[in-house]
Amino acid sequence: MAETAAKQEALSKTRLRLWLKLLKSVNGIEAEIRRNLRDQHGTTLPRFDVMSALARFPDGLKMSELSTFLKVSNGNVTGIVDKLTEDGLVLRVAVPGDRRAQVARLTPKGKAAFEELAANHETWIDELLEGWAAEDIAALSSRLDLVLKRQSQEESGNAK
Amino acid sequence: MAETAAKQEALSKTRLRLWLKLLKSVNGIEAEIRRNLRDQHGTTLPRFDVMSALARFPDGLKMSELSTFLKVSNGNVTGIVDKLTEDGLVLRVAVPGDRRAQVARLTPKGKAAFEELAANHETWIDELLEGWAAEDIAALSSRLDLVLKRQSQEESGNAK
DNA sequence: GCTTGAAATTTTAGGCTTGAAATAAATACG
DNA sequence: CGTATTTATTTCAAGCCTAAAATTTCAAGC
Repeated sequence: MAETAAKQEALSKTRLRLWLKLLKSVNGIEAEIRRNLRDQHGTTLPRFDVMSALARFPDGLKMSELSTFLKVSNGNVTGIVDKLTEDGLVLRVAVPGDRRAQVARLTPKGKAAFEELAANHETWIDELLEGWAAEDIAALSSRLDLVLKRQSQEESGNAK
Repeated sequence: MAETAAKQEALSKTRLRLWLKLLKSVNGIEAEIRRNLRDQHGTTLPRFDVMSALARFPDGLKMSELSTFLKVSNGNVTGIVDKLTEDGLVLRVAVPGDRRAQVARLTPKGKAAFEELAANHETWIDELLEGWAAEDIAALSSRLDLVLKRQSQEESGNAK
């Protein structure tokens, strides 16, 4: 059919428009989170992300594990952990048996600071996604799984 | 009912998880686009965004219009337009009647370069959102409208 | 014509991010 | 053992981004 190609063409444009809208929405939410972190807590999203990762692993994470987990470069976490350490929120601990490696771990002060941040963070998200019911979320969530599945396939493909 | 608060609590956690998944998906797609732009075209997403905005306005945009449109700072577009200008893709044109202002406009070379980028871009997005049908898109799109509506309300609220 | 305040833009200081180069330590192997 | 490769991490150069300060020009009111 001659119609099929035209429909495909239209779908492609529709997807592009959706992507732009999705990007705009997510960036807007992210911008608000950054603003809140800065204005209400004097911190930044990357710092929050690092603290959040470390909070999940009370025994600490090696620098390389941290960068893999957060999907950022090694050099990146070096700088962020440096500053969190200066602020007394994170500690570098030597790994016994491997003098190359170090584990980053939240200090008690860092843990307390994170817990306060996390509670506020959840509230912000809740407000920003106000009006999204459980059914909406389930539907979108499964759609996103398609995207994430593709992404993890690519990673393993690139890792050859 | 005692049950209501618990349900609300659970919904809040569910929304947070959705947000994290959404962020991961969008960031993953964005990372792939950046990679493609870099590896296949030797350019970057911010440059593409500026060119894309200018392509929509053949008569050009004032620097301030450009930063408003892209929702980035004035200083930011200054730097990007500087480099695009060095590369001969963009031109700064004086605005008659206002010696403060300048209009940024794509050169013919810039327009040609953008059109090539844009075609590839659409293809990438199409592949990345493969499996999203028109109905899926419509559903998500209307949900995102809620988010965007809230965002635009906030803007006007902050602008007081 | 002056002065004052607003507007358009650039500059600056500081933080984030990356990919690639540099270090240093561990491991493999001949 | 000694050399070579791999692994963990940091350093570096370059680009992106922001908020705030500085510059230049415009516009209004006296």
